[in-house]
This record gives sequence, structure tokens and C-alpha cells, in this order.
Amino acid sequence: MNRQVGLRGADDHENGSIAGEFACSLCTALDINICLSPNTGNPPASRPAPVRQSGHSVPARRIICRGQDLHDIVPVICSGWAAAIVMLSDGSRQIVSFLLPGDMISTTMLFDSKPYCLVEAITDVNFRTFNRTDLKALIYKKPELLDSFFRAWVDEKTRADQLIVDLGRRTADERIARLILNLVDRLAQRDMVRGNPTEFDFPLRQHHIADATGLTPVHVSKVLTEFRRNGLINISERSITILDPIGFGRVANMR
Amino acid sequence: MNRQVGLRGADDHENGSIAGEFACSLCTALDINICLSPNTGNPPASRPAPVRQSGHSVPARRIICRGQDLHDIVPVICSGWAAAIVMLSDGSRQIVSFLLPGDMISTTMLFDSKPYCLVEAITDVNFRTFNRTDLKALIYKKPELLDSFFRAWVDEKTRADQLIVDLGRRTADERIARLILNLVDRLAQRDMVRGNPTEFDFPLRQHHIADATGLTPVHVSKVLTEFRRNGLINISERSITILDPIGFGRVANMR
DNA sequence: CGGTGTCTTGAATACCATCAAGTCTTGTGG
DNA sequence: CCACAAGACTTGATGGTATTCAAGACACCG
Repeated sequence: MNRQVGLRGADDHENGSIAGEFACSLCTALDINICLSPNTGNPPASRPAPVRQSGHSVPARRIICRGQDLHDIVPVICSGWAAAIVMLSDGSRQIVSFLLPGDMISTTMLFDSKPYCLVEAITDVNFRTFNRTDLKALIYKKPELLDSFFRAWVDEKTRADQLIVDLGRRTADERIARLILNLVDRLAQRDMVRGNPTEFDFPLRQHHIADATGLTPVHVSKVLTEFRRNGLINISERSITILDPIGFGRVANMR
Repeated sequence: MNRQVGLRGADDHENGSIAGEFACSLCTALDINICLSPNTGNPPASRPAPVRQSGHSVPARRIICRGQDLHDIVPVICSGWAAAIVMLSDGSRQIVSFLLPGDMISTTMLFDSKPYCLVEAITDVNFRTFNRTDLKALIYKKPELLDSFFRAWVDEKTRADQLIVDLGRRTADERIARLILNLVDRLAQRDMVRGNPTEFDFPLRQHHIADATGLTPVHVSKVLTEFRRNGLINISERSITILDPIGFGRVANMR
């Protein structure tokens, strides 16, 4: 089989068993299109793949991979939501970024293993791992790949800088509203938002929001019920509806 | 003359007037060595430079450049300290990163202009701007340049992620201690630290520390005097001495 | 059916911000 | 060289935002 690396903590399934669930059309962020063949995890038998790779699948709440696992592979999310998390020794957690379909775990993964963070599945997740050396060689060879790769990198760094500002200088209300609106943007790029009023799947638990915004779950709960009481948003059944876009935008951009 | 771009808000001096102050040997972070000739800002008359560039110099507290200025140039700090800052409409500021000699303003600058932030001189600063197109072409052409460029990028992203964790999940004491220790590391890479007890130039004002750690200047003052009272560090004359490295390290790594 | 995870709510507390006043330094122009 | 203004730092009093602690409701699952 094509299986290349065993990932600790991940309930791996072989490619064949989940063929069709790797929606490569969603790979907009990366736009590299290096998967073996669209919509199936199986390589065309006749032509060998330029980049060694393999598909995996983990259920919600399981760890996808740890930093140390990532010496020679680069994972990309195919379907589902995940989070890159830094854990501190006292048990508190900081979510550095949410990973949506099409996202590489981190663009720095091409060059370094990011030993300080781990990636956890929020929903059930299908992902694909690429051999780092092969991928690097391919990207170096094709300038257009390098460019789309750079775009992903700039996006990632921009989001990181924005998060720094949010955590450093904004209140709980602002942080939470901005987190939601940032996710709306990213989901919209992937056509995962239904419009008017804006509504979309939202699998995050309140503790995910807390870990991403540097708050406690208790306080997240209070802010969200306040948002609901003010008729700004509605959350139910793992989905969010933005009832009052301008009011909600005002909360997110109070300065 | 070789002067290529005028930067708004910067008191530019021509290359010749500050020859010798562009210590290109400090360009360790980038390690690209594309300056016209070491230690002078002037190109050898006989050989045309592969990358169009120019040297500038701004006094402390002045703005080096704004995001909008950076459509086609990439600045690199040659000497002095600077800060990349995001300003909010209510006047509060968040320092996204400190820039030391050898640092590119941001590695993403090669591809995008980062319109949301501005760069301010902390000390008197000499810096050099490179033509983006030229620099990009040069880097694409030479794989070893691309690699050292990627190293700088991984460093930058790692620091950004660490800052996210610090701002999201650490107390004021921890944030400030970690900021100082991170700067020690970066200065040590540049041979700008004297040892035993560790001592180094520290031009930051307390409001810089506040803007970097998401705190107020008042609270920074209280934490620093507490550090002094406990015999952890000593600050005077724009320099810091770490009196009790293990105690100070404990404060920085309480979790 | 107990166990676990999720969310809510209230009370008490901690951490840091805000406000204010005062000292000291630094720089500038007369 | 002095006078003045602006910036930098300190300290104390007060207040607000978010945390911690605790208890309970609810859903889901094996």
C-alpha cells in the first residue's frame, strides 16, 4: 500500500476505505493540486505519483498528530475542522489556529517540525500527509506552485498577527466576535456559508472558543448568551446564524 | 544616485553620509549577503548591483515606514532597534515584533505589503531597502538563498506563535520575563550580550514593553520594580543585568 | 443507568486597568 | 547656562473585567 508514515494517536484508515471523502476541490488555500487524483485517495495505477502521500481519517476529539511526528511529513486537512494547539505544563491550552478543509497544518511545516504544538480533530477529520522532501522538491521546481504556496504563507502570518493584536488589546466581546467573523470569511472562501441571514455549520465547543481567545469557558458562555440576548447571533444545533450583521460587526470593531 | 524610493516620514540620509554604519556582518538572520559591498553603502562602480537598493537612517522615535509605503521595497534593519506596530483606532498599540540588526521587517514583505502595520525606530536606526522584484528574482534563482530565507521565516512564525501563547495564557510577570529572555536569545545570536552576569543594552522604554505584552505602562512599571526588589534583574542606563538567571527563568516558565 | 461532556448561572476573588499626582530626566530654545 | 516643556517612571487609590469556585440542568453514549 501507499501508507507511508504511522501517526501516533491517530486511528488511521487506509486510502481505499474512505475514497471520495477527500474533497480535493476544497483545497483552495493551498491550490497546489498535488493529490494523486481528484476525489479518490487512490493513485492511478499506471502513473506513479510525484509526491509520496497517504490518506488518513480520525474521529472528533482525537489527536491528529504531535509536533515530533512531523519530521518528514506535511499534513493537509481534506475535510472537517481541526485546531493547532500549544499546551502548557499546567494544563491550559492556547489554540494557535483553526484548520479548515484545504489548510496545511502550517506552511512552516515544509521546513520545520513545530515540536511545540499538537493538532487535534474538532469534528471527524480526513487528512492527507505528503512526504516533505518530495513536496519541497516539487514546489521548488515549479514557480507557480511556489507562488501559491507563498500566498498561503502570507495568509497564515496575517492571521497570526491579527490574533496577536486581538489577544493583546481587545476585550472578550471583541475577541469572540472577531473569531466568529474570521471563521465566516474563511468558510465563505470555501463556499461553506449559506446566506441571508448568514448561517453556517459551527462545530466549535465553547471551550475551543475559550482556548482560541485566551478566555475561560465560563466567560465565553456569558458573552455568548449576552450576544444572543441582544439579538446579534443565534447558536443552536452546531450552527451559527448572524441575525444582525452590522450590530455584530460593530462589536467586533469597537476600535 | 542610487536612491530609489522615498519613504514618507523618514529623515533619509544619502548612502555616502553614513557609510560604515551598515554593519552587514550582523545580517545573520537573513544571511543573504546581497548588500552592495560590506561596510559601505556604495556600490563598486565597475559592477552593477544585482538588486537595486538604498541605505537610509532615521532617528529614534520616528516612523521608519508604513504598510502602504511597502509596495515595491523590502526594508532590512542594519543597526539599531525598531518595532512593527499595529495601531487601533482608539490609539492603543500592539507591537507585533521587535526588529534587531539583520532582521527583515517581515519575511512576508517579499510578497505582500502588510498594510495594517507600521514600523517605528526605537533607537537611531540605519536600514537598507531592497527592490522587491529584484530580491524575489534573486532568491528564486538561488536555492541556497531560498533556504536561508525560509529559515528566517520559520523563526519569525515561531516567535509569533509563542507571542500568541504568551498573550493568551500567561500572566503579566511571565509575559515580561519571557519578552526579556527572548530578546536575550536574539541578541546573543548577534553577539550583543556580555556575559556573567548576563548584561546587555536595552533601549526599550516601559511603554514599548507594555505595547508588546498587551499591558499598560503603569503595570509594567510595577512588575519591573517587583523584579528588582526580588533581586532578579537590574535595569539602569538603558541596559539590563540578569542577576539571578535561574530565578528569573522560573518566573518566565511558571507553566 | 451511571458516566462524561457541555453549558449555564451566581458569588467571591484576583489581576490588571484607570485615574491622579508627583519626581526625575531629557531635550530645546532663549 | 538657565527656564521651560515634554517624556519617562513611580506610587497609591479605586474600579472593572475576567477568573475561580461551586452547583445544577441537560444531552449523549456505552
